[in-house]
Amino acid sequence: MSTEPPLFDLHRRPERRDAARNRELLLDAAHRLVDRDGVDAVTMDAVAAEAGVGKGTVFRRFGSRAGLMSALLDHGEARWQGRVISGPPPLGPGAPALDRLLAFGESRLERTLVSGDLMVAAAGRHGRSLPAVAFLVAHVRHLLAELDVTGDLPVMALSLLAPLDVTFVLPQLEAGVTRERILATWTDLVRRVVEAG
Amino acid sequence: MSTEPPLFDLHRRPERRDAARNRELLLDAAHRLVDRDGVDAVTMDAVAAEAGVGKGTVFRRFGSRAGLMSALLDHGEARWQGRVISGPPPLGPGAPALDRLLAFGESRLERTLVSGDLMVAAAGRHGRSLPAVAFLVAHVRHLLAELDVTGDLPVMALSLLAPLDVTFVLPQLEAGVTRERILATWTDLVRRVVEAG
DNA sequence: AGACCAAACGGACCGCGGTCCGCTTCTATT
DNA sequence: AATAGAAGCGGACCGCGGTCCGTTTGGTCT
Repeated sequence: MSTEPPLFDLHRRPERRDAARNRELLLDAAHRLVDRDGVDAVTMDAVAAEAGVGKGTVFRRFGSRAGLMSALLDHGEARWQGRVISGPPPLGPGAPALDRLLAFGESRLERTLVSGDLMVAAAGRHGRSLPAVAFLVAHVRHLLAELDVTGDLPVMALSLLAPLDVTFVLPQLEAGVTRERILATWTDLVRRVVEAG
Repeated sequence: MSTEPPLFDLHRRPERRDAARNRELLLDAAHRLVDRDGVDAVTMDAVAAEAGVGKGTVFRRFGSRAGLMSALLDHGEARWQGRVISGPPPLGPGAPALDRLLAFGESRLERTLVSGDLMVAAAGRHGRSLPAVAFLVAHVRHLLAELDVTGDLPVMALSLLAPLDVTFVLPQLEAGVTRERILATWTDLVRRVVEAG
């Protein structure tokens, strides 16, 4: 549950104790604000005030508002990734690859619906950074390989993930397209891709 | 080449003469700024100053920065749509539907590469507004129907368009994925969907 | 022509994300 | 324990998108 940011680059010295303490303070404060008033209320000034630190500290720790939002999102994402990697089937290992892939789509759509606003806030300028989707691509790619799909699997995996992205799902919901239609069509899409293997 | 914004709702009175004049002034100014200094230099204050009007006028005419960017984008989009609807095959009518669809993908990817930064700037909060993609969805949907693809065609059309969206294309390019790989994989994807009809 | 009023205008104003820099605090070293 | 210097800190400051409202302008009706 701790939230170290280095994780790569083992050369870098660990955070100073006060810095680590402030990181936790800020994450707690941000979480509290999201729960109480929603994502839009999470301004950098508000987080700083709620945590009792200076505004500069927020930027020093998280780089930007999108960075802070990503950090908030990561808690839930990590738990979800755990379910994908080692949870019960069909999402987790143990089920046939196609079942896993379809369960993955449904579960991912669910997460998009639940945390969509955070995902939007965590995306800077253009869409989310590639590291943020690296896990998704890797997993889909792996399942596609197991299903003997040939071709450029990394790009194909991302292409299959695109329709489930928050930037496409939310506008459709607003336009009256139901969750069920989106999921059914994604399932159809995946089946066609796999069957044409 | 004129840029009327009503176009729907015929009840609404036409724009007053000074308003129409200012709209043109502003679009010209914005275009000039884009060409000279790039999209990021197009701040609302800069456009107002360049056009010689007040800042409030810019917002009155275009609603927001994203709205102004959409208006800029629309010039090129309309020309491109014309090529799709009535240009030479295979993009325009006259070629077999699958050829048209594949040509559509290539041409759309090209446009994304050319005007990607404008597209990003024209997108508010979450992805582009649905009206902005309505034409794309309608066209792909039409071609899918001609190809006897069954299912939820509007959602399927959008799902096929998603991988070509600027929010997915630009990060991939930055990550070293070539234009050719993206196009080849999209072609592959479409072929699989159509063949499994 | 004059008068009326909706539409349009302009720019002061606000809140937010992000930067900067002088000051403080931690920690490694001796 | 003393010290040096890197890491962290805070908050004033800036530019931008967006709003507001008192003033001006242009179409319309008599």
